[in-house]
Amino acid sequence: MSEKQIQDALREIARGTAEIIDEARITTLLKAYFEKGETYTVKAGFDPTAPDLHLGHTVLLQKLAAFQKYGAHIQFLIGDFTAQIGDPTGKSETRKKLLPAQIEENAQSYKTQVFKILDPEKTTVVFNADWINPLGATGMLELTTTFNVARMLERDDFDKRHKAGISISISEFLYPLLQGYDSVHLKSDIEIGGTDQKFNLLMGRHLQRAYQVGKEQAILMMPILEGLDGVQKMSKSLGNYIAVADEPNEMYGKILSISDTLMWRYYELLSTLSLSEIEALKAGVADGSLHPKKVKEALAIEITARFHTTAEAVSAGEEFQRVHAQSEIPTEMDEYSFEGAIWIAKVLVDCLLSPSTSQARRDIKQGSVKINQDKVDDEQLQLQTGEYVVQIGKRKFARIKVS
RNA sequence: GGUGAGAUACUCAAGUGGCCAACGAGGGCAGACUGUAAAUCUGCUGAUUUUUAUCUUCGAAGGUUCGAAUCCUUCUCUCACCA
Repeated sequence: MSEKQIQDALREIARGTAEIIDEARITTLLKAYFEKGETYTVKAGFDPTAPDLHLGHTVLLQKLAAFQKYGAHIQFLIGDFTAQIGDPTGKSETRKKLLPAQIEENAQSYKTQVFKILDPEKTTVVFNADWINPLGATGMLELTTTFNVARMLERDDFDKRHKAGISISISEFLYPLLQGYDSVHLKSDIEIGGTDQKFNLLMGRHLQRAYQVGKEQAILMMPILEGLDGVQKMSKSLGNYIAVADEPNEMYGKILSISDTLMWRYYELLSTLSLSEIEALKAGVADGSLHPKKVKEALAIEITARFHTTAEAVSAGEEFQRVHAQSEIPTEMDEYSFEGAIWIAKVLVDCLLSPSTSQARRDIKQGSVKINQDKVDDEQLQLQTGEYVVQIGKRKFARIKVS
């Protein structure tokens, strides 16, 4: 009986993972849970500087939620100390220290988003500055004696940068050590992260051994979700992300704009459909019985509904159909008021549709600017009193009133 | 500490006194075609109502010159070799 439960739980936990290290230990933990009701801890770390969660994060969060169903207590770690190190690729700006108030604010923002997926009863939010700062110079020195440079350079991105002659700061060597030390302090049983985190995750095991914690964390790695471009990983800084907090219309639209190839990737990593159901969809598209756009719409509905409501997702779908398939204007858009006749380029900038007057002029020249659905030809056009809907391209709209 | 090489726009990368707001590629934006998919073709991609013009930009600050991304000086940073 319990044997089957363990197997089922393990299967759900393993679904979609890229790699699991020490699966035997996970089995042991599950066994202890089912037989004796013992809980265990699962750690996952997040960056406090970017509290905007996106779908890439939710791949991990959903996995954490799966663990919660089977006795896990989540250690939701906000890396406020390690964020100071960051990943400075040479000349990128030096990380500025976040103010405590700012960290607190970001943490709150995290919580409201995260608890859409995680069970707050089985989650503890922790900050690693709380135990790394007290380490002091002595503790830090001790930490560095547990590892050597040659092994540090085994890490793939260090290795590449080293060979390519790109500088690596000493502080960056500290990053994996500190992340690993988090696992020592928290005595984590399992840590999960993206495949790009493999080295850091393994460091947790290494350090738990070095500091004689009495256990070595199992590791579960999730594949990296590609962003909207389909090539690079989804990240806020690359701007290719779908945020958890995105409005229904925006979320729906972004999903529909991904390529057909990428759509299957999103299905595998984000959808709750079983793998065999996804295979069936693929087969349907391949033999022409299913239109790929229909399949993409279903995905957009599923994901939008997860972070909003089904009703909102459906109406986002209808709105999308209206605006894009029938080229009508959206029902809702930002509104602006102006006094007196005003130059069209100025309007575009003031409505935040365009970043600069120059760009606005170029857009007009190219014929991508429309007023009330009519193309604007005159670059010098002055808008007189009245109400208009202005747009650039197919996505940017604003309603304006000139009085 | 010494020697040598280098720092150009979002990224890579040409340019070594005027023809440079700076070749080219990628990326991005827009137009055509579509399913806001892919592929393809085209235009744009520092700012500014002086728009066949003006202003600011080539690591930073000075200097030479009628004129500098290009030459000189100092500084900052990166890489390689030597110690």
